[in-house]
Amino acid sequence: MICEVKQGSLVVRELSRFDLAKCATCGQAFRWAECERKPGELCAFTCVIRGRAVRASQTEDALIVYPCAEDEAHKYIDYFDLERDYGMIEQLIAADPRLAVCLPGAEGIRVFNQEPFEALISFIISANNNIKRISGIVERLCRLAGKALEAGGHELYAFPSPQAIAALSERQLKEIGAGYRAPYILHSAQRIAEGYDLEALRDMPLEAARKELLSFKGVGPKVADCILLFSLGHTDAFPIDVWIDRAMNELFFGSVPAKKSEMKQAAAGMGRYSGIIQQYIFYHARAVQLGKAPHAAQDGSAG
DNA sequence: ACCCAGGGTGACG
DNA sequence: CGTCACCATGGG
Repeated sequence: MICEVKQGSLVVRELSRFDLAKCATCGQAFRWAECERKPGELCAFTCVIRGRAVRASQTEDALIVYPCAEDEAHKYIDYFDLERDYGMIEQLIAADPRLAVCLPGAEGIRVFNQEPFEALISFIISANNNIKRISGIVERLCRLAGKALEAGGHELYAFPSPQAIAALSERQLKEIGAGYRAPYILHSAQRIAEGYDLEALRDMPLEAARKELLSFKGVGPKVADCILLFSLGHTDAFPIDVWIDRAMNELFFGSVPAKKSEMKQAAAGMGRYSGIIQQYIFYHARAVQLGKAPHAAQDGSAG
């Protein structure tokens, strides 16, 4: 991996196993928006990272982030998790016959390191919801209470501060589609605005940090694990949603419905990067619409 | 019309 | 500890 800041852009070369398009659209982060590609670009997106509006694109041999000042590179290196050896993680997956099936389609998936407050609110919104609608609600929340920014001719909005969300009314949140989650969002924003330190959970043992997050209204086991994995560096947090539930039943339990505690135990067996591996499983499960019959039954049984 | 989506809460055993 | 109705909303 070779990083350099050139003409106001961060250019990352010799970066193996990174698929920006997959990472930006797989549902781990909700603020990535596709934008027009320039010649030679495989994909291009805008996003707000660490409070900075950026345009990120990928070519055959490089990841490019614009703008990026000399002293900002570290922010994006951290966000994109560039210093982690995903080759090693993909080897772990390839070496487990139960997991290997996930790899062909999910190569290049990474776990980005989002802002904890943004993850907290975003994943409260994610409950019993779908990725497209979650993205829409988050976007409207940013337009409602976030700071206007600009990157490469695109107008973007920062994720609102805890204070800005805490100042909203429950009605405003329902008007942007938050539904019954509106009071949960308010409660959490108010608590952070009052000084609760999410960053402290980063250096806490997984279970202790998890227990802390469960004290927020609207945060249950799955949402807590998402916040831990996607924003607080807990690579062994293993969120179990409907897709992971189906995938684990099929890959690990012979399609005999297992309890979540049993799935957690199987996840523990994957090691300290089980959460990152979870992201490959999740991507695979969605890509093949696991558990759903496209047209006719093709289960091989009598028919 | 019904079912689903990166589920959680509160009530009740 | 487990189960279960209910919760807003939009798309298939």
